[in-house]
Amino acid sequence: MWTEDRVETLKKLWAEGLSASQIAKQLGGVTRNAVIGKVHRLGLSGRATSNRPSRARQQPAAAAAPAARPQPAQASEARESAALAKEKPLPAPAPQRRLTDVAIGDGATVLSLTEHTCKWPIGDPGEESFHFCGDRSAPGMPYCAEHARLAYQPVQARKRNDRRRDFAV
DNA sequence: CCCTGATTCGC
DNA sequence: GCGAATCAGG
Repeated sequence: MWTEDRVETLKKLWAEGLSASQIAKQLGGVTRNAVIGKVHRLGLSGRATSNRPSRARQQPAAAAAPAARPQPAQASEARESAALAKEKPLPAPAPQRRLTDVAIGDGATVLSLTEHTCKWPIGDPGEESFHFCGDRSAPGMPYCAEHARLAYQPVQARKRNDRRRDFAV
């Protein structure tokens, strides 16, 4: 129920730039959809501060005509771009290497590191070949299963391995 | 997959 | 008026 004081806090929080879900959480008992709906009904949809989203048109409407089915004529397009990519001589290697260029396992960059990406460093950070493992990490772990074993070895085992230099990657 | 707001429409 | 479902996008 939208009591007056709840509407007030809604207005306030929305004006402060909080997201609909955050406001919903704070108010309690409502979903972000409810908040958004209310915001619209109050006519204060546009954020005064910040955000400059490029809202696009949409919604075909429920009673839209069947219309033409999208046709499988798209395959050629995909093939074309694939071909283009293939014949591309390929970029001259960047002279300077930025942090964002540091590759993770499979060609991704450091920008792609997430909680679920193995952050085990491989190679010398100064070398061009340096990269991160990038495999999917174990839940809650910064490393994949393989590297987690290396990282979290029991002290005794690690000592042995260190001496045998098995620990190096 | 997480999130954002926007819109529609049955209630 | 309300808000779930859905849409479009980051």
